[in-house]
Amino acid sequence: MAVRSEASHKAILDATMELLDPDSGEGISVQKLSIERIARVAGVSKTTIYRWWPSKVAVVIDSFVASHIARTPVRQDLPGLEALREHMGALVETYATHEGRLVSQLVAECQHDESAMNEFKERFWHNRRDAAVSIIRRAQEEGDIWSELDPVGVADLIYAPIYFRLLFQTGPLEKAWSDRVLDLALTGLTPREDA
Amino acid sequence: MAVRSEASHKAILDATMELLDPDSGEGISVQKLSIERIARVAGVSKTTIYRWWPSKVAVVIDSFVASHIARTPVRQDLPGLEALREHMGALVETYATHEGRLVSQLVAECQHDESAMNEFKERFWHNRRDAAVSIIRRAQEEGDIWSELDPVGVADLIYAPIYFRLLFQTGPLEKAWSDRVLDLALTGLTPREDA
Amino acid sequence: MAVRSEASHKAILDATMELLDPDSGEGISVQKLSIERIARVAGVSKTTIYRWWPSKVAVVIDSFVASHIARTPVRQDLPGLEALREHMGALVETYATHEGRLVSQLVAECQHDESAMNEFKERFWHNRRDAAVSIIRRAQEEGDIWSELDPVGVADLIYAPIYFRLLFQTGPLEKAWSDRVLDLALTGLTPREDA
Amino acid sequence: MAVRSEASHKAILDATMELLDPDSGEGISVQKLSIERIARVAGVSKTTIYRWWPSKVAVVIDSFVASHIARTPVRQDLPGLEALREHMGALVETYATHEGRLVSQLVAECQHDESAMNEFKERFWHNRRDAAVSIIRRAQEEGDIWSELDPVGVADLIYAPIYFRLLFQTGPLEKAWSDRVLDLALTGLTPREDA
DNA sequence: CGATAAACGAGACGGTACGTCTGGTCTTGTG
DNA sequence: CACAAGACCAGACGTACCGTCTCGTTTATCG
Repeated sequence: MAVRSEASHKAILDATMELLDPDSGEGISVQKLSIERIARVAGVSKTTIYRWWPSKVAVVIDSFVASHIARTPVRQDLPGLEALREHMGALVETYATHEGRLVSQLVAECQHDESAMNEFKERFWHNRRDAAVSIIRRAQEEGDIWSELDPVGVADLIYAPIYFRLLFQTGPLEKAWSDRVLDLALTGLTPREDA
Repeated sequence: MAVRSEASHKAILDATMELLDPDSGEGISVQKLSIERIARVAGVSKTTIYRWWPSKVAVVIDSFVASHIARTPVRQDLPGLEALREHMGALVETYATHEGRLVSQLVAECQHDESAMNEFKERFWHNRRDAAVSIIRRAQEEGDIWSELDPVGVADLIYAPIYFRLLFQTGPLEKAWSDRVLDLALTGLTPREDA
Repeated sequence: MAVRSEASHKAILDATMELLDPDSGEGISVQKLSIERIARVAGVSKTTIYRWWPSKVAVVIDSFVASHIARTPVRQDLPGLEALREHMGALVETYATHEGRLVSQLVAECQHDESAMNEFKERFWHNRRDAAVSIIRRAQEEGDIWSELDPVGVADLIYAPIYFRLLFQTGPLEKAWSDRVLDLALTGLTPREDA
Repeated sequence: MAVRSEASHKAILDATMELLDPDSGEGISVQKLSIERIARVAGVSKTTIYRWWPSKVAVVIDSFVASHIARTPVRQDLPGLEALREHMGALVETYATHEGRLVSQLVAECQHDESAMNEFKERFWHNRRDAAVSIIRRAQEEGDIWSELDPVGVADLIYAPIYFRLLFQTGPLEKAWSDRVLDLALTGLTPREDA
């Protein structure tokens, strides 16, 4: 009996992306986005949105996560360390665009909504972390990163600066910079004998 | 002529802290905080708040920054590296409390409000960064951190994981963890000969 | 779909009358009346009022016009001239009460709001004027008022003094006075031979 | 002991007229006029206005009454009836302009402010009424209006339609119309034998 | 094939807050 | 001591959304 309307579903996701996309005229922030407005643009009633999503954040995640993940793949054809460098660079360059604003606004929205945070971590963050960990593990197997280290701890150390810069806007997100971060993390901070 | 009422000023800051303080019964988030509510609790008219602060975020910053900064001082009596370790530990432990939630919510609020972000960086972040840089510089002079490195870059590397964990809630904020982060950053990720 | 709530509708009109009624404790003027206050007293949200009425004046008109009109009916059982005299007297006595203040305040409110004025004329004034014109026309048919005269012009002449006195408060609104006005209008100002 | 500043006094009256004058760019209504705004334009503090005038209406009356009265003088060189006709015509034509709006807005403002009403009647209305009565008395002496009639009652009958039309906006204010009103009042409404 | 139950659009509803405006009072210098 | 300057509390403005709640009206299965 009565089954979910695919047309409405799609209209909602499309309207959400359109509202958030600065190239579509609108380009509002996730904070300014409202269920009311999505419904209006999608030509759908509020009830329908509330029926299928618990919150605005959930709609946004549904709307863009899939496409986002696809955009920063892990390269399997390179040595682990090279793949790591490439992946960080791709991430940084992606985050330099509108998509970076979107991620930061999503994180922002989650700060006062625990279930949104869970949704976000499950749908977005775990995916990102797994990608990072898999590369790091490869680099460890290839002997470029010390194998005793916990890959998750390593991921924290080298990816955190990227998200930090995204959220605190302390400097431009560029590949040259992410390269420097990686180099610094690899060699460490202690003085070297050869210097 | 016509001079600012200190009583109102204080009432506003006090009301703000009270509303945000989970131990005072209220404990609402920065997002749920509203100028209207602050005015009501402070027994002050909205006009008075709008006259002196450009935004909710500015009020919050005024309300807690001073006390917050004082709570994580840089110890001058220890060697640089020890002071750094202590500072990171103190920061992490502070952020494990209600105050951490407050900082993360502040950062969240700034994601869709450029001028709030500027306010935040100027009043909060620069202060934090300067504290970090000064310790790092000391550790460099004492030979515990390679002197060629840019202290700001170093600060990024070792403080970013703290704020990352604060905002993404990927794990508990504990001194033991911040110690590990520091150790990892110091020795670097590359395999060591002595292992 | 989605139908107007009769309960809210009634609550709004009742609250409005109550606020304006000096016998209900409140007794504020139309000028001091505010949408906000009506909403509060009616236990209704402001949105609901704004949804159905364009302005405060419109609410007031809706609240009292019907009952007001009913209170000064045109008597069909009397000769035209007698009915006219009765009608003027009833009007004057009505306007001597709280209801007169209400009408004058309504007219006042319309002086700086064209659409309110239109609303007022359409809902209130035309009705009053039609009542007057119908009696005058009857008196003309019965030969008590010269049939060549434009009934609207006649209405202007004999009703204007009533509204004038209501608004300028130049004297008490009493039947004896309205009788004198009518007599004066009937005989005219020029000296009569028989005097 | 410091005496009233003539400069401020004049600045306030001038600013008021300027704000109300549609030819001076502003042209706002008496209702939209505010003490605050007068003070701003006059370069005077609010306190100063509140010190010398009890209300906005009082300022407006002070600002324009003198000049207004002068504009519709009673002609002494004509027979009473002619002077009456001229006076009514001049009044009507004056009220057809911006000044009419001003008078109607003043009356409006007085509807919910008793002391303003008293001020208005004393400063404005009595003056107008006296002018009317003096002409009517002259016409009575000259035998054109029945001498037994109370001149104030007569004034009510023939001037009321003018103010009525001004406030209810039931038709254009033109000399042709005021002539018709006067004629009607003179001959009366009852059928004439010569018709 | 017709009953039925869910999904749907429409949108009313009580709320909360927005940021601005004005009112009228009060306070603090300045000339 | 009149005045300017302007801070202050109070409260209304009209708008935007919130999340809940009827309403009929499709529409797709299931008996």
